[in-house]
Amino acid sequence: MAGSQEAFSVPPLALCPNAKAETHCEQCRVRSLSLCGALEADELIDLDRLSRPMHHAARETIFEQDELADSVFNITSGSARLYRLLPDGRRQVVGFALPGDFLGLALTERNAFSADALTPLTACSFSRQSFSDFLDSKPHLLRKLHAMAGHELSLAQEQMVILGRRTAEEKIAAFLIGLRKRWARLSTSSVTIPLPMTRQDIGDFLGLTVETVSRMLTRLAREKAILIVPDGVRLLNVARIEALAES
Amino acid sequence: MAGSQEAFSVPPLALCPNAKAETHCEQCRVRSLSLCGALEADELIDLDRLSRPMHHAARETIFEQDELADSVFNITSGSARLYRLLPDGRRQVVGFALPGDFLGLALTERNAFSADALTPLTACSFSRQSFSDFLDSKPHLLRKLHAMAGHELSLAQEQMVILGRRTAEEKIAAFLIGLRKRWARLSTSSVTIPLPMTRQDIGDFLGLTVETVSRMLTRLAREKAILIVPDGVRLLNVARIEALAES
DNA sequence: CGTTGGGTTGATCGACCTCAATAAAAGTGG
DNA sequence: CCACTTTTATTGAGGTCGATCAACCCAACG
Repeated sequence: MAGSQEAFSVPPLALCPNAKAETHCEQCRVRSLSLCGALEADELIDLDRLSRPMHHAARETIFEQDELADSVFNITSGSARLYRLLPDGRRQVVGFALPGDFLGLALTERNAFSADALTPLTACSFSRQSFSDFLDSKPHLLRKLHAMAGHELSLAQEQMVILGRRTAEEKIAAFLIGLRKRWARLSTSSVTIPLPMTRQDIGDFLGLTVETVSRMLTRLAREKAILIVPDGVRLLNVARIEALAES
Repeated sequence: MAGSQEAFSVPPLALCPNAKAETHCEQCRVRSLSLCGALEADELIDLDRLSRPMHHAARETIFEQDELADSVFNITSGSARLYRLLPDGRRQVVGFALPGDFLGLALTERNAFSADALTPLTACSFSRQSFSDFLDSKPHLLRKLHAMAGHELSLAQEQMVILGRRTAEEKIAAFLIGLRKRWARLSTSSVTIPLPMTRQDIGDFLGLTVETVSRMLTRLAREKAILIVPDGVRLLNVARIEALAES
């Protein structure tokens, strides 16, 4: 399952020998889609000085729930799952992070959730303190961060609707449509939706068991609404899935 | 059910004849708990100049989902329910607003949800545009607003856990504990938790039907864990409810 | 009063979970 | 490169929690 999925993701930056030069951010393919899109060239150079590029292998933990959040992250390639654990082991995935997403935008002292890489992942990381200080000198960056938090809040509320008021089939459809939209921002809208996460992850995101996720995907595939491919699905009947997702 | 519930709420400000004088905010009993807690006396006077005090009767709509958000609101007394509707009429309550809560903190162009008053409600309302302009001159106020958004995001994620991974009984327990904590910030921690919303509202918040909400409350009452009183519940066995809520 | 909008309780049903088996895929070590 | 193990995905049979349907209670109110 972890084999060729990186083929779908935005490939990591070509490693340039003189990295951290002032050209570093300029080559970043998610810049315009991320927080950094709010910065001018000279500001970008200042921010880049604070950045600590990092890499995680698939399955590695990036940070854990309730830990002190000494860093914040701007994902440049790869994807991650964000989740909370209950004392008895039940797990709720609160979201999936894609390239361009910012982890830690609440700037709280402790992490609200755990995060681990689903694929090899690269990010620009910053000390939370120094990032916060940088924000004080760039009010428009704070505005952008706040706008991103507002967007997250809206997604979280949409997820509440999905969790509280939708059937298993509708949940799967809404999940696929939501993910499709997010991938579309990143790549030239492909009909194939990459699914770097396991069925268990999807279930823990939607409040379903693995078996139900599998059954619903199989049902949609039988109806020729989707085609299940390695590490993803292809939407054959977008209108049908959208109808289910909105209903 | 709609009778004496205001007895629990923070009573409205005594109407002072020369309202909007510079003493207006100074008498506000939620000031230190709300956004305004981040402001100095002189800044408070400036903000107060922008404020338009407003009043809603119980059941009245404050604003509706997808409408242009021309105003933002700082609730000074009373409570409201915040919800999204699905095309087919299903409803998901995304939260309940209490005194000190800020509506519209994402500053988005359109409302992400509908809001209506559960009790008579008073608030300081601001034109979104002028509030946004005011923010530009007060970076520390934006920081506070952002911190509040981060807190909202955390609550939303906690709600995802509740909706996705908890049983009906646990949902009710978690709801009561969460609400207790919020009321405790406002008043001297009373053992009685005011419930200005209907069972239907609670159900639509927790992803349950009215009947199940009623049954679970009755069950907890039979076990002597709670006592159901008009417009609220009294926690008789806090440890029991907390254990259920965290489990 | 009669009406209306909550709230509670009971009987039944079904969507999704649980348990179990199998299949397919992805490492792992020789 | 091939056995072997481990992880992930699928499929089936049966059980259960919460939904649905329905009756009834009660307080508020014109």
